[in-house]
Amino acid sequence: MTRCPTLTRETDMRVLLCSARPGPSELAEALEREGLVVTIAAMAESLAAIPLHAAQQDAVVIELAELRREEVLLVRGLRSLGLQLPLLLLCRAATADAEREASDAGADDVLVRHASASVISARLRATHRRCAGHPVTRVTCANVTLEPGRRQVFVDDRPVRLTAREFDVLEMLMLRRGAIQTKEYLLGRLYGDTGGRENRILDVFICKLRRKLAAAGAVEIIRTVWGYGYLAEAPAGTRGSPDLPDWARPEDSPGAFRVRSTA
DNA sequence: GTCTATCCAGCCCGTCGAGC
DNA sequence: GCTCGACGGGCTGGATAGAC
Repeated sequence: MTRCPTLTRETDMRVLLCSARPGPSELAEALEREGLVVTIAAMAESLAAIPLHAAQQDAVVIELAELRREEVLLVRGLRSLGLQLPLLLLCRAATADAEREASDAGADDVLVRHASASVISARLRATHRRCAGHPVTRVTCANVTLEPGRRQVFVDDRPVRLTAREFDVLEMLMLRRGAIQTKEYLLGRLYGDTGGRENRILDVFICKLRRKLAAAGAVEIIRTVWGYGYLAEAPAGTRGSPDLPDWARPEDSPGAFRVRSTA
C-alpha cells in the first residue's frame, strides 16, 4: 500500500511539464530533485488534452525553444479551453514583445534562457501562491477553527482529535470554503491519483469527520453536493472566517468551483 | 425506480512499548 | 537488539437510507 504525502507541504506541488520532446527530460528530473511532483505531457498531443492532464496538477510548465506568436496563441488557446492553473513558459529565446503578449494571453510567468531548476521551482511556488493565496494560520468556518500549521482543529476553542487523513480532508474543504471540491480532486490530492480507488474511502472520512465534529458540538459545515462532491460552508446565521475575506477566497483553484445559487 | 451517499463491521498493516 | 502483542489508523465490503 503506497502512502502519498499530503498537500500541506509546499514541496508537494504537482507540475504538468509540457515539452516538445516526449519522454523523461533532464528538466523533469531536476524539478523532481527540487521536491516537485512532475507529470510529463508531450506537446504533440492535442491542445485540448492538456487541461485534462492538468486536472490533478498545481501548475503547468510549457518548455519551448522560442517564444513566438504561435506559442502565444497556444497560451491563449489553453486559457480559452478553461485551463485555470498557474502557467509558466520556459523558453531559450523571446523578444520583449513576445513576453508581453504571452502575459496578456494568460501566461503567469515567462522564464527566458537557462534558468536553474531551483529558480524555476521557486518561481512556480511564487506563482502558485499568488494564485492560491498565501498560507493562512487559522481558518474558521462557523464554530470550527482549523490551524494548518499546527494541524489542529478546534470547536468553540476546544481541540478536536483528528487522524491525519481526516485532517487533510477537512483542511482541503475549509481552505476553500464555499467552493465545491469534487471527489476526484479530493482523492487526487489525498492519494496522488484516483486510479481505480473507490470513492467510498472519501465518504468514510467525511462520515467520521462529521461524527467527530458533531460530537464536539460543531455546527454542520460539511455539505454534500449530489453528483459533484463536498463543500464546507457556515450555515446561514453563523460566522464565517474573519481571517480570509470573500474576495480572498481561491474560488478559481483547480478542482473547485463556486456554488451557483439556483434561487 | 435508480443511483448515490452514508454508515457499520471487520480486516490489514504499521507503530509503539513491554518483556526478554 | 529482537520478538511479540496491543492498539490505532486506513481501507473495503455490504446493507440501508435518501436524493434525484
